[in-house]
Amino acid sequence: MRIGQLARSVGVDTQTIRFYEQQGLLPPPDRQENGYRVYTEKHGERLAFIRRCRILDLSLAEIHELQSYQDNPHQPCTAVNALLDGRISHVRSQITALQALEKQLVSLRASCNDDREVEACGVLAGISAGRGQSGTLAMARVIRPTITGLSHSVAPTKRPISRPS
Amino acid sequence: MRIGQLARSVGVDTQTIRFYEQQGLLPPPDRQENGYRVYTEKHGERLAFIRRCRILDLSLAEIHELQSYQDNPHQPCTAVNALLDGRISHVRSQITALQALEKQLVSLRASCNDDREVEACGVLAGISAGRGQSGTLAMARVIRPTITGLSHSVAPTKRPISRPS
DNA sequence: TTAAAACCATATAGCCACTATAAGGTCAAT
DNA sequence: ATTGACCTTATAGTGGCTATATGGTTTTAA
Repeated sequence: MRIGQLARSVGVDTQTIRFYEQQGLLPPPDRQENGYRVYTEKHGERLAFIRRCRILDLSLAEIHELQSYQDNPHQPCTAVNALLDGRISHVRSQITALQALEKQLVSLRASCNDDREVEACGVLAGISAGRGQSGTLAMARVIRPTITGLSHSVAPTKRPISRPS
Repeated sequence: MRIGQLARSVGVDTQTIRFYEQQGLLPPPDRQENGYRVYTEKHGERLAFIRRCRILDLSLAEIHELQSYQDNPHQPCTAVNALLDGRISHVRSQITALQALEKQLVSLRASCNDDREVEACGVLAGISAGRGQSGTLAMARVIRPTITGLSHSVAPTKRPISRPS
């Protein structure tokens, strides 16, 4: 199996496969005489595992950790569960933070309609005065590049503002 | 006012101020004979505005856009409101995605307790089998670097996995 | 048979909003 | 005269890819 075939079978880009190899997540395969990579089914399984982890939004470091457990299967799986617990609580606090942010944005938006000039815009006035930003504060924009080929994922918004080169 | 004083008064790092200047968000201030930057109150207000926008999780590009409206105040503020509406709907879809992810993670976690060896771990087995990943899929980890000095923000988790240098 | 199309290889830069480090110049106080 | 606090610029790093450049190889079609 060459790289393109593997890529199609799992649904990733060939670049991504080479990237995983470089990051130590996928073992370097044998090469043909011309230098082409040759993959086995083991590689396919490993790659599919990585992808499923990414769908669960595990970081490459966390996936690396899980792989090290898989490679030493005779130990208690406490750490695996702890890793997952960590992600769960992280996700929960993200949700909380985003809900707080949504509230702020909605209340800010409510301070203006579209029938004004910028000069009198309630939204801009609200930001300038720092209204509604007391105490709890938000963070959190989803930046993680869209996992390619997933239907319901939310792409990182890229609006047409020209950056200064 | 020199850069350190401005930085302390607004609660950012001096590097960040220079970065905003470089990005065209903060106008280049005058310099002393020795090359030191000298800031006015206008700069302070501009910087505070930027920070409040960041707390609302607007991107630098979006802040740039808002500034351009501020600089031309005699136009309808429709675009300002549209920008905010866009952020709100984006935040909402993030929340939805994260809730779906949480559900997946929790159900995966429920498939194992801590009294097993890795070999028999329900979590790892679940990932390997791809259970619970049919159809809707998640994305979304909050990567956006923590806005410095905010209490309730969620820092990007950095667990002690050593990367291959 | 040759030329295009499709595949493979490496290396490098870009995304975002900073943060960290290096290597140095300036200024006040001891 | 030296320490320390401040300022300057330039460069690299973060994460998980994606895009581009440049070139070699193989397969297919004319």
